[in-house]
Amino acid sequence: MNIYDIADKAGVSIATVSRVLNNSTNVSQKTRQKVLDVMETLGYTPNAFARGLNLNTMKMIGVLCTDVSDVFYAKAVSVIENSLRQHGFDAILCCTGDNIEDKKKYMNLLLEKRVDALILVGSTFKEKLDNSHIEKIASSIPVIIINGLITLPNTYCILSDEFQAIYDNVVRLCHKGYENVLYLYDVDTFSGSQKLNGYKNAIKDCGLTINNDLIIKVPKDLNDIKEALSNLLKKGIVPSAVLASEDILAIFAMKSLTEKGYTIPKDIPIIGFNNSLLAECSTPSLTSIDNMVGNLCTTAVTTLTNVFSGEDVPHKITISCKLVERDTFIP
Amino acid sequence: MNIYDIADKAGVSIATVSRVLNNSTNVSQKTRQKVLDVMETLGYTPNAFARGLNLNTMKMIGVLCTDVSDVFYAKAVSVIENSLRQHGFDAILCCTGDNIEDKKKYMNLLLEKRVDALILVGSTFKEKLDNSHIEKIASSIPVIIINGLITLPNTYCILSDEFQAIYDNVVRLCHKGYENVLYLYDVDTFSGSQKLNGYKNAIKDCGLTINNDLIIKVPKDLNDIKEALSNLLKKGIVPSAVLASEDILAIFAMKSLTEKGYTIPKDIPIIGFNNSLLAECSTPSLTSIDNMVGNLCTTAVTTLTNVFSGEDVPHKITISCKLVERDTFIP
DNA sequence: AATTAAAATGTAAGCACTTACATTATGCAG
DNA sequence: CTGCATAATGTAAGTGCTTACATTTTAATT
Repeated sequence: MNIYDIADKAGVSIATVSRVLNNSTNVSQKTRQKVLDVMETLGYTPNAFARGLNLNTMKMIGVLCTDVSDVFYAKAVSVIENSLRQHGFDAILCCTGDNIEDKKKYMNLLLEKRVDALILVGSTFKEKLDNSHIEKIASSIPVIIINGLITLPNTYCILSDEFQAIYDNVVRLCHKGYENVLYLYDVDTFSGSQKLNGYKNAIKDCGLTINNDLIIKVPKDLNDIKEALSNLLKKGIVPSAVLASEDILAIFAMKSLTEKGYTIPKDIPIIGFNNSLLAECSTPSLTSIDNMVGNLCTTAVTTLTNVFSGEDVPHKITISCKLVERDTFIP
Repeated sequence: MNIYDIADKAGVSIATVSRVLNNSTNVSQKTRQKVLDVMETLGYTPNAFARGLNLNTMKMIGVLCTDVSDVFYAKAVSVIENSLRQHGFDAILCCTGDNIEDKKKYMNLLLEKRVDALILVGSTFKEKLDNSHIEKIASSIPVIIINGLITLPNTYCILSDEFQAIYDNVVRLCHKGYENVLYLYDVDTFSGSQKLNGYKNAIKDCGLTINNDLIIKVPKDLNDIKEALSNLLKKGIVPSAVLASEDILAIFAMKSLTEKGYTIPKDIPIIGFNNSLLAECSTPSLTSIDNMVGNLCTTAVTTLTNVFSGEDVPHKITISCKLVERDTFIP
């Protein structure tokens, strides 16, 4: 069933039907109602492909992330999807995994589907690999990057100030006398390196020297973390505090340390990152740095709609994190 | 840029270009390469809307769930998206929230976008409201329902046997002497009622009587759960074990009970549901019933592709759950 | 070289809309 | 009752692709 059928039954031309469909003003109330009635009784649904072909948009946005089953991405995607919907857009979800070639491939696929824009959540790209490919994409549609930094035309970055957040908290710990702060992280994304730099700079600025044994890269796996901590302790190094780039790492570290006989936070305070549900669930509940995902993501969508409406939009917006105090560290 | 431009530069007709685009066999290797080269140098991307208009599909599937930021849905959506992609489909994500009217509205929106099918994850619909609307949708595209039950043409249900899982574990607890099993749940979805029935039937089959004080409906909120448990204890009722319809409820219950001075699992064993990351993270780690989301979701996608390829597909597939033993209950 | 089947390519008619432009209807002033 | 601006409607030309059918080319066979 198409616009012709409706036009027939309603005794009007297809142009009029189309006008009704598009809420055009130049239709008399009477015919509009007549057309709507016919649509209703015939159960007509306009064909989005034909509209897309004409209007060159189907109001869809590609949303790329590494893995939605991860709490952080899940939250981000949730907020993005909701905000987009409020603006009349649908979200095509695309979980790319870590592989860069896959990411490129999926971006191209989305481009072929003629999405109106791309939102990248937490790109793990290295600058060099990024630019050429993103540049090509950004030449046809706007690209919004959440927690990633790329400086190119038609590219907009929404960042949480993770560097500062880690920096501030490491400094705070140092000033309170916790000088052997263990830093746990798992990936070398842009965001990951920001945090790591925050840690390193803080240590330096506190007049301490960086101890590479206290910077541990581990996968998000309880056993791996146990082992890493065992090795550390075997070396005779006992961290005076733990800071992790993600809640899950902090929690697994806490479990491991508790097992080793340490009491959290009395012996070793711990701070996580992301302020996820995990932080609230753990025992003792985890003090965590909130990276304001919600804020980040709504800002991303607002930015996008502003770009669409031709407004002048800053190419980089930074949002502060904030510490959420729970039981594993009370400042 | 379109197919005509490519045809021009390559010195062939648009039909040939189209054939190259569709990997049609009837093109000589020489011209195919020539066309591909032109596409490459001109940076041509075929227009998905035009293809959609012709082929009446854009290979997109609507995926509806209540809220992706919830760990269970996040996992489900993740697996679904991945499986779909492996079969060449994109997923349009749609988080509906709890409201039924919203769900209907969003389904219609997806239908207007001409998705090839709908996958509903954990519908919260009541039968009566469901049928008429779903029936209309299923009359034009297949509808796959994960953990929901609807018997209609062109509708396929993939269920985890939650009834049995709860039943078995309650029976097991009873046989071990834990006769006052507290059951915590939060929503009255289909899945929710299955579990509740499992609990009730098990109690009855163990020759006990159902104590309504031991069936508590609470939101996923630590304070609410604390309060609910306080009230229970005030009545002088101490549960001998706790079973929850979701890990998070179990964990919050554990926190509350620990606070009240009970030791888990020595005094009160606890079993969660979903076997989410939360279960692994809690202290003590939570024994949880795994509802096999991954399995459920890949089966859903396989079912869908089978439907597309015209195979005869069962309208209901049930998958067993399994208990994952951790520290809060060792059978 | 003529014949012919198969392979390669081209032509043109959809697919279901939007919209610029043309035409007709309406209502109001003179 | 005519004239005319304005509102309402219609006509037709895109939008970029697919594909049935027609035509041409190729190569194998006689």
